[in-house]
Formats: sequence, structure tokens, C-alpha cells
Amino acid sequence: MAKTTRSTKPKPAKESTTEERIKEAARHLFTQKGFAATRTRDIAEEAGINLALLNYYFRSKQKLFDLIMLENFQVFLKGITINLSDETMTFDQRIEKIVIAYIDMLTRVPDLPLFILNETRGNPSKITTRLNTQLAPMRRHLFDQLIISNKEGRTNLEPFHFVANLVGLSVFPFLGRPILQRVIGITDTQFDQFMQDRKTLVPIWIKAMLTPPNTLTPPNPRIPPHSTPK
Amino acid sequence: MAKTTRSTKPKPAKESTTEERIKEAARHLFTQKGFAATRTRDIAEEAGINLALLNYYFRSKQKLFDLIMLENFQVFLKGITINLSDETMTFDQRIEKIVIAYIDMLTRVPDLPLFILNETRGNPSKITTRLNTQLAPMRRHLFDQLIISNKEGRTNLEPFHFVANLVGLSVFPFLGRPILQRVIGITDTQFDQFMQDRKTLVPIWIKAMLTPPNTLTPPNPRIPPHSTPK
DNA sequence: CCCATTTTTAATCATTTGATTAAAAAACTT
DNA sequence: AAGTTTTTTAATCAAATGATTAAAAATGGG
Repeated sequence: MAKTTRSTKPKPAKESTTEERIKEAARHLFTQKGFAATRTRDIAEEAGINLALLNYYFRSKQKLFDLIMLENFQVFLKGITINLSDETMTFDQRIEKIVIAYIDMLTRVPDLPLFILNETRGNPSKITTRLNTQLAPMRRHLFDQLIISNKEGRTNLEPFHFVANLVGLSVFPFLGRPILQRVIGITDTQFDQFMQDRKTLVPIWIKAMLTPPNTLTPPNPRIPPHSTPK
Repeated sequence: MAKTTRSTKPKPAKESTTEERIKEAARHLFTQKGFAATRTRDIAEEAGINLALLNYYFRSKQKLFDLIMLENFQVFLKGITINLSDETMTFDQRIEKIVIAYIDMLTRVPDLPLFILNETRGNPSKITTRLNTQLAPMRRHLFDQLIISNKEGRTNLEPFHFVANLVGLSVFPFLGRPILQRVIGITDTQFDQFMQDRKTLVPIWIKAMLTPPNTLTPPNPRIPPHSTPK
């Protein structure tokens, strides 16, 4: 059991412990293929260890998965909740920070969104509750600012649309990447570049969306059909 | 086998044949939980039939899944490719039609996007190729119009960003629905209403995005911090 | 009503898969 | 070096799962 005489426990801190190797293999496969499609034997093979070691270090496949899921969620949340602490930031600054954080994080771990959407679908509410709790501060800051701004007439956009737009424009490209890249016909490098461009484009768009049709835009003459180009 | 004397084959066309019931149960479970997480026994149970019947009608779990996947893709593509045939439509009209088609379809079958993203991830290229082929006409029309418009200086937006925005704003809310709904705290009815609103909002936003920063917008004075409200 | 065909069922198989066990190997302490 | 603890391995178990089979039931035609 885990309750022996824990007197001698040096823990030499090797450069890559087997426990870590298992976790990394598990993270890779679970994140990529999901819980059901991942076999413990695949994890063992990718980690280069004996199958029994998986159960030795992490009680069961489920426990291991729960661990990975928790860590993935933390990575995800950490990537986007850094920005809320500064009280001094303006609404616009906050938006810029959030978009950059999203895109930077997802450039590092592009599989995360699909993983989270999949594991959130079953809606065990344990997860979504946690997610919601963690996200609450962010929501408060942004929403309050938006709601006030709406009330004062400076903007006019439901929080729902605002969040859907913000996250949609930042996250969706990573979700749809396999299809998008095929349809458009671009390389990985080009995709990365486009996402970098988006770090400045999305905030601009988002801000433009804050003041919908009726506020600024006349019924239809948005772009004159043939204004003198160049 | 399937090669008997097919002399007598009346096919009375019952109101709900077992074959159909199996397929419906399979569609439901496969679409909701994916291939690996779905057990043939679950399908049998939900269809209210003996397990062996699944293999009697559809050779194997894999064959049945392939069928469902194919049909799902067709439903998806059909839902968004109706609009490309009209040569007379303007760019703006096309956008409006596409957004409405997307949102209407996904209101009916909200599970489709996640299913497709999941099954596209493995990238067996068989699927993505088919998807790409089917999507090609749509791409041609829209992209050509956009590219021309870009060249003539009326707009200034990479096709990648355009598609990512269009699809992202239309599809993402359905993908993120479980999380979004929790974060914002809205009911199912409210969500549906928001998506209905989006049928008019998204096209407006998309059109506004066609002329990015440098074209119309001065460096920063987008919204004066305290313009006289109301 | 009898026969041929189709459909359905219960029982069973073979493989996969998560997990355990007992023993061996390695690491560490004294 | 001996003893103790930790780590690793090979073998095996038990349950789950996709699939098959042989027989029974239902269906339809003459």
C-alpha cells in the first residue's frame, strides 16, 4: 500500500522519472483520443514501461485520466485567468490581453479545446461547476464593465454574444484547423502566422462588435459598391 | 448471405422497420459519445432489439459507424451547400444565407459539429478529402468574390480569416454551449433566442470585418471614452 | 395448410482490456 | 555485504465486448 514506514524516502529527483513518463504518455493519448479510445497498453507502450507500472503508480486508468483532466483544465484556466487581476486595466486592454493569452496558449497546446469540449459534453457538472467557479472572477470583471458600458449607452451587446464572439474568434480556428487548413489550402507555418495576426485583429473586431447596427451603422450603405479604389 | 434467390421480396415498408430503429439508436449514441465509447449492446438496448440483429443488418460495428458518419456528413454538407447554386446572389446575400443555414441546421442537430471535429481529427484524409471536395464549390464562389474584392480595394481580409470568422461566429456557440450557458447563466430558451438573433447579427459583423483597421479605422479613437451618451 | 424465406432469439466464442499477483531486479541504508 | 524498501517484470485473471452460430419464430406465397 502507500502506507509503509515512510522513514527512508530520499527522492533523488531524476531527470525523467517513470511516473512522469507515464503521465506524459497518458496526457498525449488521452488528450488526443479521449478516455474511451485510449488503451492502458498504448500508454504503457508509449511510455516504454510495463503495463503493471501504470496501476502501480496510478491506481487505475480512471484515476490517471482524472489527474490528466484536472491538469489539462488547470493549464487551460491558467492560460486565460492571468489577466483579470489588474484592476487598473481598461475594458479594451483586458480584451487584448485575453485574446493574446488564448492564442498563445492554444499555439502551445492546440488539442486542449477539443479535449475540454468532449469531456464537458457528458456534463458531469463536477467539471463544469469547477470551470464556472474558476471563470467567475473573469466574468465579473468583464461583464460588469460591459453591462455598465451598455447601460451608459457607449456599447450595446449582450454578454452572451460578447463571450461567444471573443472565444469563438480566438478558439475556433484551432478547433477547425484540420478542416480549415484543407479548405483554404495553407501550410502549418501559414496557419501559425495567421493566428499570430489574429492576436491584433480579433481585439479590433471585438471592439467593433460592441456597437452593433443601429448605433453607428446606417441601414445598408456600408461599403459603396465602387468607391475609387487605392 | 446477401445472395439468395431474391425472387420474393415484397418489402412491405412498415412504419418503423427494425433496421431503421437500429440506425437511429446508432446515430444517437455514435454522434453523442463517439465510436470508441459506444457499445454495440447499448445500441441494441436503445433500439430494443437483440444484439445479433445489429450484425445481421449491418455486418459490424465499424460498418454501421461508417454509415452513420457518412450520413452525418451529408446532413452537415447539405445544410450549408444549398446556397451556392444561385449565380445571381451578391457576396453579402451569400453571407446572410450561409449564416442562416448554419444556425438553422445546428439548431436541429447541435451535436454534429463536435462529432465532425472528433472524427476529422484522426485525419484519415478519406473524410477530409471528401469534405474538401464537397466544399470546393462553396469556396470557389465565396473566395473568388472576396479575392476580387480585396484586389479592387473594396475589402481587405485574408480568406482564412474570413472563413474562420464566418464559421467561428456561427458554429462555435453550439460547440461551447455547455460551458457558455453555465458561464453566462442562461436557459435553453434564451440560448435558442440568442442564436436566432445571431442570424442577423453575424452577417453584419462579418461584413464589418471585411474592411480591417487600416482601411477605415484611425489608430485608436474608436469609441470616445465618454461621448455624450444616449 | 405446407413450404420457403426472412427475421429474431439465446447461447456461446474469441479477443481485448483493465487490473492483480507473486516474484525478480534495482536502489538504498546501515 | 546484508537487509530493507522500492521499482519492475512476466504471467495471469476476470470482466467486457464484438461477433458468430444454430435453432426458433414469424412472414408470405401457393
